[in-house]
Amino acid sequence: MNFWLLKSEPETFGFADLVRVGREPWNGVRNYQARNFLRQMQVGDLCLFYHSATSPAGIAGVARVVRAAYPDNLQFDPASLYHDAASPPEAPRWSMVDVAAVAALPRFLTLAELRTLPELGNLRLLQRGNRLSVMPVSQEEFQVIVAAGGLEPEFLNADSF
DNA sequence: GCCAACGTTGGC
DNA sequence: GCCAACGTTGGC
Repeated sequence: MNFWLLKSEPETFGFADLVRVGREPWNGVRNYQARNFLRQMQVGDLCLFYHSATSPAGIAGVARVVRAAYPDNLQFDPASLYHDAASPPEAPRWSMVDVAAVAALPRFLTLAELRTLPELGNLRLLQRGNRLSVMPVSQEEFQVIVAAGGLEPEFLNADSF
C-alpha cells in the first residue's frame, strides 16, 4: 500500500464535498508528473486531502483510492476547461482515479504547522517551488501527519474500513 | 536541442 | 495583488 497527497482548492471541491458525495473521480490533472503518480495508485492506497489556495492552506482529511487509473473523461469534452484536443482517443493522454472519503482530521493541520514537525523535513509538499497536485508521501510521513491531526493509529489498519 | 516568452500554481 | 518557481510552447 502506498500513500499520497492530493491538492484541491476547497472553493472548488473541498474535503467536505468529498464527504458529502462519498466518492469522486479525481479528474482535471493536466501535469505529466502528477498524472504518472495517479497511474501508480492502487485501490486501497490512502491519500491526504490538502486544501490549497485558501487561508490557511492545510490538510483536512484522508481519502482512499477506490478505483485505479482510467481515462479522464474531461479530456474529450470540448466544453470542459480540461479538454485536450490533441489527446489520442486510442491512447488517452490523461488519467484519473476515483477516491472516497475516509475520515476528516479532527484537527485541521495548517501548512505552517506542518513545517514545525521535524519528521516532515523531507515532505515533498514542503519543498521549495513544489507545485504538484498529486505527490507521494512516505508511510512514516503519513503516520506522523494523521497522528498530529488527531486520528488514532489503528485507523491505518486495512480492516478498519 | 536551445532558450526566451508566456502561463499557471499557490503562498503570502 | 505580488511574485517566486517551474512547466510548456514555439521559433530558430
